[in-house]
Amino acid sequence: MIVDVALPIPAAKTFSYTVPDRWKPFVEPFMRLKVPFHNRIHTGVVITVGQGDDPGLKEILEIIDFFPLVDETLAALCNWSSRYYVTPIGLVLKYALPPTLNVEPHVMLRAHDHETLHLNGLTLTKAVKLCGREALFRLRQRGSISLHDVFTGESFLPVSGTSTDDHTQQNRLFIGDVRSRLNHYLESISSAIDNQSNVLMLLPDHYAAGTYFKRALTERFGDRVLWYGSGTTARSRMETFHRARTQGGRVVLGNKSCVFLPMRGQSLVIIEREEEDEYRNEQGFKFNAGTLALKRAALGRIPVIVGSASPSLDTYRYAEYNGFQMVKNKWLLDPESREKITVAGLTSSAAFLEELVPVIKAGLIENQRIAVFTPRKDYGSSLMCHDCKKPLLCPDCQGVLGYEKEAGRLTCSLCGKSFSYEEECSHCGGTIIRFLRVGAEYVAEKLTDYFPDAAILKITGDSLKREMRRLKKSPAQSPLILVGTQSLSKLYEFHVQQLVLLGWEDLRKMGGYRSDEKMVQTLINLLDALTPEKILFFMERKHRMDMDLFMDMEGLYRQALGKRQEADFPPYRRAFLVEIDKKGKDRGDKTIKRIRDILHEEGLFENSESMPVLEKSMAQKWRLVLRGELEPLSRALLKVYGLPHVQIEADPPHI
DNA sequence: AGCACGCCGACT
DNA sequence: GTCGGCGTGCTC
Repeated sequence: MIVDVALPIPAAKTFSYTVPDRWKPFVEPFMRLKVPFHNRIHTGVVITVGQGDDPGLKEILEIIDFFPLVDETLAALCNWSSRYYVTPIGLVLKYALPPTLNVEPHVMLRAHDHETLHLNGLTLTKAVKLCGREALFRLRQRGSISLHDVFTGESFLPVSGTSTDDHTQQNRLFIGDVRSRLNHYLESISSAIDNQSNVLMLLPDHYAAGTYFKRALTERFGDRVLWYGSGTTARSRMETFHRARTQGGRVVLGNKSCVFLPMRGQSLVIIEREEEDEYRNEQGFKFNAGTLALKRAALGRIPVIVGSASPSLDTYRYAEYNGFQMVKNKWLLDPESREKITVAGLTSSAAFLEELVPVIKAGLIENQRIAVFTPRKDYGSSLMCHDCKKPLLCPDCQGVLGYEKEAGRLTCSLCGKSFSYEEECSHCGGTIIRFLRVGAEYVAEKLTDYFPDAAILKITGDSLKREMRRLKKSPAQSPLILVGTQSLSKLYEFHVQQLVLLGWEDLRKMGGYRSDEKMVQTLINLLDALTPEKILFFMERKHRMDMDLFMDMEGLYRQALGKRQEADFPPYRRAFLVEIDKKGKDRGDKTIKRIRDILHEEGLFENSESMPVLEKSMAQKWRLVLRGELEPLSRALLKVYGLPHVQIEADPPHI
C-alpha cells in the first residue's frame, strides 16, 4: 500500500510512502499522519491511497486522526483553493488543519467492555500516552471503546457538512444599509436554526463589526451564537469546533479561519461586507475568505447571503452570473442623500486646515460628533526633496513612501517595507524633505493644536482595537472629533452629525485597477456606519468630482464591469502577479528564462507575441503580470511556485 | 520550510 | 593552508 502525502512545504508536489501492515486497515484520504522527511518527522495529510509496493520508499510512522477532520466539501474546497490561489495543497491544508486545532485534549474515551474499563473517562491525549495510538485504533475498530467530546458529550464521529435541504433560503445578494442587513440576517438565521441546521457567518473583523453583530445576534439567539477564530481563548475555539461539528441550530461567526470549519447540517452561509480587505489573508496561504466562503457554499449546495452597502464588482458579477436573487434594499448615494452633501473646492491640498477649522469649531459649539476622513493613515506622503525636487521612493519597489512621525519611519505603501527616516535626499543630500499629501496622523496633530481641549480620537487600522474601548465610553451628547481612514467605516452604527472627507478623490490615484471601485465603497461604507446628517467634501479644485455620477447604482456597476471586460481584467479574467527577486548573481535572468520555459511547456503563450513581456524592471525585482483562464495558468504557475526568489500573488490589487 | 552541499573571502 | 559566508537544490 502506497500513500501520497501532502507536506506543509512550498513545493507543489506530494510525496509517496509505504504503509506498514499494522496501519493498513486505518488509512483514508485526508487523515493526518507522521512521516519521516529529510531526517525529521513531519505532519502530512494523505491525498491518495494506492495499491502496490516500492521498497525504495520510506514507511509512514503513525496515523494521527481516527478519521478525516475535513468532510468532502472541505476537501474539495482545499483542492480548489490550491489551484485558485496557486498554493501547494500542503500549505492550504496546514491552514485548514492548523496545529492549534487541539482536538485530542477535548475528546474522551468511553469503555465498552471489561478489558478497556481502565481507559474509561480518559482524554484521548492521556490514553495515547498510556497505551499508544495503534492500540487505540484497534480497540476502537472492534468496538471496545468509543470517543466523545467533552463539550457536548456526543459521539466524536466524522462530520458530514451536507446541506439540510432547506428550500426556504436561496442565494441572494442583499444591498442595503447596516440596519436592513442586520434585520435580513436575523430573519434568515432564525428560520435556518429553527430546523436545527447550522449557519456560518463571515464578518470583516473581531473588534468592531464582530462585536456589533455578536451582540445583536446574541440578544436574539443567546448561546447558540459562537465565535470561531483568533481573539478568543484556545479552549473556547475548540468548544466552537466541537459544537459546530456535532450540534445543530448554531450560528458560527468568524473572519477567516472559519471558512474551513467543519459543520454539521449546514443550511446557510452569510458574508457581511465581502469587499472588506480584512478578508484577505496575507501570510503563508494568501486567500480571500469571502471568495472561499462563496465557493464553499457552492460546493456544498448551501444557500448563501452576501450583504453589503457597496458590493465589489467581482461579487456583483458572480451573483448575477450565478442567478442570485438581487435585492436592492437601499443604495446609500440615492437622491435623498444628495441633499446632505456639500462639495467645497480647495485651491491646494495644503489649504485645507484653514477651511476645516471653522467647520470643526462650529460643530464643537453645537456638541456635535464629527468624523474627519482622510485616505492615508500616516503623517505625510509623496515625499520630495526641497532642493532637487526629486521624489523619495521605496528603494525596493519604487513605491510611494509614507512618513509615520510617531514611529519615526518611512513605510512603502506598495510593498509594506519600513525604513528609518533619515531626513536626507538620496540624490543630492538635501535635508529639507517636503510632503505633498497629508494623512490622519498629521490632521489629528494639527486639530489637537487648534482644539487642545476637544476629545480627538485617531481611528486607523492599527489603533481600532484600542480606540473602540474609549469610544464606547464616550457619551452621545458630548462633542467628539474622530480622525481616521477607511477604518472609520468599521464603527457600525456610531452616529455622527457631520462627516468631513479630506482628499477622498485621492483614492482614485492610489493605484490599481480597483481604485475607482474602492473609492465608491469607502464612501458608501462610511455613510453606512456613521449615518451622518451632513456630508462635507473638501476636494482639490482640479480633481473635483461630480457626485451625481454615483447616484445611479446599476449604471455605475454596469459601466465599471463593461470597462473591466473590455480591458480583459478580473472578474472576466484571472490575474496573477509574479515577482522575481534580483538577489541572485544573474539578477534573476535565469529564473525568468525558466519561467518562460515552464509557461511554454504548459502550452501557454505559444507564439512569442502573446508571451508575457516583463512588465516592469524595478530596483530589486522583476514584475510580471499574467492574465488568462484559471486552469492552464494555475497549473503552470504551481510549477513556477517552487523556484527560488519567486513570489506569486493571485488577484493582486496593485496592478 | 529546513538542511546539506558547494564555491569564494579573511584568518591562525 | 582552513573556517564560514550564503546561494542553490532536494526532500518520498
